[in-house]
Amino acid sequence: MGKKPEPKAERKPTDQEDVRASKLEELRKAGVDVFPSRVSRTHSVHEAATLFAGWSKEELEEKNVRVEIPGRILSVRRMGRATFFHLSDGRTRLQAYLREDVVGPELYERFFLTDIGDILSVKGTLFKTKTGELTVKAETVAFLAKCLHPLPEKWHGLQDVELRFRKRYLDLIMNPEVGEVFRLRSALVSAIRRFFDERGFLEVETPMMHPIPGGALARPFKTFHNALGLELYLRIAPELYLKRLVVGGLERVYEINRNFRNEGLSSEHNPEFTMLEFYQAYADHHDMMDLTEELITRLARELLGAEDIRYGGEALSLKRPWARVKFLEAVAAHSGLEPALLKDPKAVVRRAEELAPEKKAVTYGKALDVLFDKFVKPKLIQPTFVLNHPREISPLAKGSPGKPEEAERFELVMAGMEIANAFSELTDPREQRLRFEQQAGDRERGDEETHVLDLDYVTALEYGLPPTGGEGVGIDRLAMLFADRPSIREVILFPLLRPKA
RNA sequence: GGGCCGUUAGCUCAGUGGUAGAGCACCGCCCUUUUAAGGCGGGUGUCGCUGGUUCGAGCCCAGCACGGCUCACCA
Repeated sequence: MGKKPEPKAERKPTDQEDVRASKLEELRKAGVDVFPSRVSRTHSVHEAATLFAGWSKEELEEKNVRVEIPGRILSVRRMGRATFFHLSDGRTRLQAYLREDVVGPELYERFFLTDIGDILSVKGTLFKTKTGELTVKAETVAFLAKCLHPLPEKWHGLQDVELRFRKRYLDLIMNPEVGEVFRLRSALVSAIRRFFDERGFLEVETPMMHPIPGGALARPFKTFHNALGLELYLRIAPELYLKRLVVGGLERVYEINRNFRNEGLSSEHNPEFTMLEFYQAYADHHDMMDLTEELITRLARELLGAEDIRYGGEALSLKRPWARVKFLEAVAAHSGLEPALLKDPKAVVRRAEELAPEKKAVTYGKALDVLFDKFVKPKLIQPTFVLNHPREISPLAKGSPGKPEEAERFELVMAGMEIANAFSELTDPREQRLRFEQQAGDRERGDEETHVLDLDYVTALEYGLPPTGGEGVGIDRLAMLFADRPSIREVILFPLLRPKA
């Protein structure tokens, strides 16, 4: 049922597009280079607006500040022989003032061959209007680019969610807060890199195309390499490659890049998403918890200047230490199941099937996970480490000493979302092989989401993986938290959409 | 995949079975410190698509497409 992309029939221009095209033609006939390649400027709109915002009317007059500023026209107010308009660099607006007696009748008339959306450069001096608004008094204006389509409405901006994602550039032009979200996301990633670089972690890049998809429980995307005749999978996690590097002596590594999971979409899921994974030799999951607290509190201090995060009207306090609850105890507290019953695999599976028959939680561990997702996770608003998941659903994690059914693992939950997942890595190659084989058994029983036996990885373990703590952090979700956005698509520039028919 | 809601002008949206609407944008005219500038004049449309009911459908019905929210899967 695959759909082939078909060339779209070109849409007939609207009246407004015709008007713009003919203005462009007129400018060309007049010998104006509407799309020049070189441009000089003294400030961006944002720079000028922030630099001179505090200057008084008198100071500006006295200092005679000359500027040359490029920007996109967002509004025009013509009053006969004088015109005000606003220029934007997508972040900030700056007013410009054009007078016929200053620029001359020819250029003044030519200005009206511009449209809202065109990119212009304004050269002149700064002043403040009667109402105190910083404004460039233009001596000349130069065309930098023509906008051949009308922009969305100036007051409401672009609201249509589908259009906002498909034409993200329009979203950015019309809705400055969108740019702020992505500036924040970029700052977040930079700060994460600084954090790990400072601690002696090496940033690495491991394959995105895997012969065996591993390191997570998820359905992969398939692809094919022609020359090798090789079926490959887009990676669902970098985990197994990163741990091979630790075997090789790169004791601290991290990677920030895309994972691909062939699953449905939701406000918390995009099929390609960005994951931070890091591994530290001679550390365990307790060290990972400390590092995680440190990382996220520092990010909040640096990016938000705060000890808490406001998300969806709730205050998430980052005051350390964060709550730590045991997985089983959390399930017991919220699921309404007697603690005694929780130890009984049959009772748990029965309960999970009653509550979520569609999940097919046939094993003890999976059933517990169902109960956790349904009853516990949504209630964990404050940052909470959930500890010691069932070993059965943690095939890459070390077992807890003396507790055969638990793993040395934690998930960090904030605002009801899983933000991070970490464990003391399983380092015993024989044990790892057994866990893989057990997964293969589940697979034969019809469970699609199992780890595939990766013999090459087991071989790597056989050379000796030192005790290692490892963790994955969902960058998109972290960005949602920091930018206070309710949907993952608000923090991904181009979220996956069905191609337009 | 299920449920709910939506799709009308470039954009944001009204629209009650009987001539297709508003604001912004656009076009013409006036206006030299305006700022959602203002004043006068102009509607620019395949009402998502295909059928049906009806004398008559943007409106009622069916199917389809696309989107949003939500549930399910997943991190």
